Amino acid sequence: MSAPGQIVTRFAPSPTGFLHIGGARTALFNWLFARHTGGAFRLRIEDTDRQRSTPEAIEAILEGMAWLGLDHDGEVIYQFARAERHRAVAEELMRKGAAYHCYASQEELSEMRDRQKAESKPLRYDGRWRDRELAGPKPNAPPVVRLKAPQTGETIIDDKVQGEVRFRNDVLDDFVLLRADGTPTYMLSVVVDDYDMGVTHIIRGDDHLTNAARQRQIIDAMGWPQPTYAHLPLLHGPDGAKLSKRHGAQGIHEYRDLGYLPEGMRNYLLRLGWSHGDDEIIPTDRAIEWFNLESIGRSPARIDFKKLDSINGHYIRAADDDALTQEAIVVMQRLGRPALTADQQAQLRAIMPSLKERAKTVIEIIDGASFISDSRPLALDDKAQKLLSADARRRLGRLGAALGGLTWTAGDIEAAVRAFAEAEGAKLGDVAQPLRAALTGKAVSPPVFDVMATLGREEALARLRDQAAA
RNA sequence: GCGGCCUUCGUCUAUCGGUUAGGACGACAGCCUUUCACGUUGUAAAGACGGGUUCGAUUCCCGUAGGCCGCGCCA
Repeated sequence: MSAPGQIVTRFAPSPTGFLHIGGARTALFNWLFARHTGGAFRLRIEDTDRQRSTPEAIEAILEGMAWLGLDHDGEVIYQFARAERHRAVAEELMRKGAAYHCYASQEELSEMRDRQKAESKPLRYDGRWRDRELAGPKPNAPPVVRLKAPQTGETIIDDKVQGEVRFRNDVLDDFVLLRADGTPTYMLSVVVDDYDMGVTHIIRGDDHLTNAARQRQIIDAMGWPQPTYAHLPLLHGPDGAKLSKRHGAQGIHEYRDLGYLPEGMRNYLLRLGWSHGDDEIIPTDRAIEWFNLESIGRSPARIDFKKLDSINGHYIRAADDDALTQEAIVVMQRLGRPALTADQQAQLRAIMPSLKERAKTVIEIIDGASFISDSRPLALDDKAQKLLSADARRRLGRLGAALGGLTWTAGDIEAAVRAFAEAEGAKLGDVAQPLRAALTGKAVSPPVFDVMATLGREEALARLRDQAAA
């Protein structure tokens, strides 16, 4: 799986929902670091919370990763399946005298916390069962296993992003390793799995920074090597508050439905917290070449959809026409839009070059292509209505006649329309805008001559006649 | 409450003691143009506050304020 000396990173989501945008960025950074170093990027599903974990969530996470193009190495590890191993480590810790049984009840513990809060003391387990002899008779209930954490000195995390972070051991406590029902807690499972998977670099959100200290204590107790940590600042919504439903898209799947491309998402997510001088457009191969832990920023970043649009637009314009056509069709399906006929799909493909030039998202492509599937007689929006004055309609009537027997290509149509405008003593725009309105029902569209060529002679002329006056 | 982290234009960021504090998105104003978009030119826009250290601080240190994270037999 992983060669000696090889760098191993991992992404370890818990399957309690879809792949969150913040999680996606974490996954991206892990993936980039592994690809940059020629190491392995592993995926572990932290499904030890049996109540909240669902197969649907696992599926959503896998799908999200696949869409983003973040391929993982090796098999997916399911944490719950490894509970036996985690338990064995807890028992080993017991044997080493580095962990102990604690019989304190939930009520007892919450009373303890209330008291500590009232006394302005740190909220921590007070170690009442740390020395069993002093603890008195054991209650008749099954105990939890707690780590016998150091009580003096400090636990230091040398973080690649945050620098050296020190925690006084007297503010950390003897946290639970094994629950009363014998199942391992997250804190234990993570450490054991990371060790067993050979993870060398732990890149994750900085909400785990204090956990890192606790995890280090387990690692030290086991005598295992410390991984390298890099705790990423969290992502916030556009208003600076924690990302929530009212900010719109949280799940990565929503971004696909919003018309963003994986390349665009990767580029944008990368720039949220990582920089390379003044570079903004950083294709994935470049990102792999350049990525490092040193250039990760330390402050939290907000999601800015305008910037995302801008970057995505860059990748839309650069995208392959066939691929974009396919993606547009897929997104239309996902959105429940009526399916395009084979002819319409061909038309979509035909006009894609001018469509993608003016779109920032696949949604804008779809909207721009709506003239293809609109059926006669076209509904006119307000601006189109305004363009089609009585004069303009009469002019369209004359134009229709002038377009009689010509080869139906955008170039020839344009030449004919220009000649017509000149003959009318009108500016091109005075002819083209009403024409656009007649053909698309809107004042904004891809270039009219492309639209006409795409529509075909018969349909284009018919739409023109619909709006023309004698 | 206790602990930790963070703080440069509205937003994302560059700067690794000496710069007219740079770029990008967005905004605004032009140009280009059959509309829109692209492209292009220009304008406005920032070092939270207070102390130090230093010949010199956005940069190093301390404090204050604000924001965020953690403090579960959740992960």
